[in-house]
Amino acid sequence: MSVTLKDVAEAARVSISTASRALGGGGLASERTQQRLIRIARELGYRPNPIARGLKTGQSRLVGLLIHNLTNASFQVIAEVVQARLKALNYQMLLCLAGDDPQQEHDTLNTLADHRVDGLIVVPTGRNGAQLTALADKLPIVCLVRRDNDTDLETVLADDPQGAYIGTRYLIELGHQRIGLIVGRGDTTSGRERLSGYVRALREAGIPLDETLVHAGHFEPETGSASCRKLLDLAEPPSAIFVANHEATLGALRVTAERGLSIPDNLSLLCYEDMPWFAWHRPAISIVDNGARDLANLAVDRLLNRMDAKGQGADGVREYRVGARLIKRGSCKPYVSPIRPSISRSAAKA
Amino acid sequence: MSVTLKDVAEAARVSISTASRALGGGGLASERTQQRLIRIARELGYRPNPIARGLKTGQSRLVGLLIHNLTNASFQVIAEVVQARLKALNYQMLLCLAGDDPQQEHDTLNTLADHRVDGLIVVPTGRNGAQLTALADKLPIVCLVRRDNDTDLETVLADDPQGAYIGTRYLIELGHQRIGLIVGRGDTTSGRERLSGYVRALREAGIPLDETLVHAGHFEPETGSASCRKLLDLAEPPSAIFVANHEATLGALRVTAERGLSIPDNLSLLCYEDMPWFAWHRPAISIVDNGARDLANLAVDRLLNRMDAKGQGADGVREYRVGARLIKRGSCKPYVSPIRPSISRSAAKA
DNA sequence: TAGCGTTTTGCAATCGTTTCCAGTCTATTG
DNA sequence: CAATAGACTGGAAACGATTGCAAAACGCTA
Repeated sequence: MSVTLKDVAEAARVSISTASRALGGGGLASERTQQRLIRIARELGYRPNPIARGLKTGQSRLVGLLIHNLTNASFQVIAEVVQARLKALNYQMLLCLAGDDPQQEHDTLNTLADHRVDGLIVVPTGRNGAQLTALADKLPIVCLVRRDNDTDLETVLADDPQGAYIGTRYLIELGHQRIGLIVGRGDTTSGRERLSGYVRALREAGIPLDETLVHAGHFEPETGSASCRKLLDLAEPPSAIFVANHEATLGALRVTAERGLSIPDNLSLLCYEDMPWFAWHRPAISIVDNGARDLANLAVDRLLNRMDAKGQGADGVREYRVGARLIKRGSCKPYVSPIRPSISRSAAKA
Repeated sequence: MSVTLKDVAEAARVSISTASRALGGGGLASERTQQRLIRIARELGYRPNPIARGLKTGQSRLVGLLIHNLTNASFQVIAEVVQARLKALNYQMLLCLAGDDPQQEHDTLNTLADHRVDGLIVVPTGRNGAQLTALADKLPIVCLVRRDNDTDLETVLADDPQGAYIGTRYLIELGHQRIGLIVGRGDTTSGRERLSGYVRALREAGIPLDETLVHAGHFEPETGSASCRKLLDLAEPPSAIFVANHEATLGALRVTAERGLSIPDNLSLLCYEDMPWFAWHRPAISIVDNGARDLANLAVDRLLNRMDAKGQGADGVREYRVGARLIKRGSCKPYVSPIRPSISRSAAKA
């Protein structure tokens, strides 16, 4: 089929081992033969077979990235960054999508292990802790965005408590008192942490927590629409909604559009995690940016670090946080007390 | 390290070859030993090593997907579909992003070949035809979305001439005569074909082609903003714009927002290729849907077909087209002749 | 029970590398 | 000039599977 090391060795009239050493670098061959073999290899168009090499060395030059989907904007960014960084180092990315489903995650982890990936970045569901722990004995693993509580793995997280805090505080500073929160499930790191940030900001401002204003649900647009409807149907609806569940954003947006609510005049809207089109939307949507790009970069850094360290014992397992930033655009504005319909109508007539 | 076939064989007190045959299925071992070995393998937690297998068989159970990026919504869908379909068949997807750059594409193709992928789906830049042709001798390749004119590969394309045609005709039927077109570069299949569909619709309607209304450019938001500005600055600006360059959509949207144009009242806007948020945007954006999901599915079908056929000679290389559909939402409306500013002002005063 | 055909099994080669272990060659030193 | 260290090189054994070939075991029939 293709040119093998043997062909190169024969062409150069040396043994296979010499050829291997010359091309493998490391100065294990004399300068002269090395140059000669590199030349011959190039002439012949030799390309080492990573499978054969992998069999011998146990390395595949493959790195797994296991995420939930590619719909979530943060995951897109993460996938792009990871693949770009790895390619530069001559690794290939094995992208796996397991849709936040423990069973799929389990299977995928097995497959990844089978393929002898040299490293793994995973957004864990949190239900396969034991498997992850076992896997971590064999290869470097970095958890991203979510922590798996059953494991003790290096983890890169967004600073969700802080992000939700600064977002909520921003709304409070604008004068909002009744702030609706649409957030992720309580059994996820981000769900819990964002809720905690919201609660803390409220508490610090001396605003009592109103349970009816908080909706936690699945990471789906439907969550957003359902929650948004319930919030707006409240006897005393919120003047601002903080959609801290990224996937729910579309749903929330749909409902406000359906009801003809003008944002930010009738309702202030603050979302979490940027999407490219948020900036072009009318009004441009203000967000708490979780720093997906930096998260991915840091995860890659940590992974490479571990891969280089190459199993140097039970080294310090750390947790990293990437801070969130508030990006003010046009979807939030200072609170104005609502004018009652009757008054409003007469005012308009005046 | 892990459990190998040898371990299983020893535990079962048979030779390695027997173990291999028993586990490999195909009835090459007696029913009894087969059952026994399957049981023992399971008990031991044996998982075959795909690398070793790959070395012998030349198969990797890896399939490459080479696309430009993950920002483009169609590519997201394609990546999700391909990975889901492949996983179900126990293949892994090697996702590569080459950003429409011939050099990166070239390198990536090499790497993919090195890793002995069993098949490849590629959105070609069109500049590495020779390499693709050479590669096609060794493994099944399906081109997607773009054709590489220098090759003769199985290709799955969107029906862009038709898509652009129905889109343009829709606008014409709404009464628009001056229709701006923002389209992709002329050296891409989609760029040329969408332009041709636009031209045909115009011709059939007896509307002369006005070159100043057509802008072809790179697949970037900037193209959209620059082109949109030029169109709107025309002495006689278009009453509708057809953004047939997906990436340019955001740019066009930004400009219309900047200028405070109300869509569809001041301008009808029709875009190409759906994005999830188009439906939630205000107004919801009408589009020509290129059928990304079906494109991906068909590409996978064709690839699997070729992989099964396993080099059955120079079998019929076909080109497939997936038809486009018009999805009417709220961003286009019937043409009304513009009221001159002076008249408008006096009319308002009246 | 011998002879024959059919399963079923084991041996060993192979895939393309890497790497250990000796062996060869050169150069240096006493 | 002989001895010896050091640098290079070649042979061969891995890595973990698959697979052609031949031997063994089996079931039949005569």
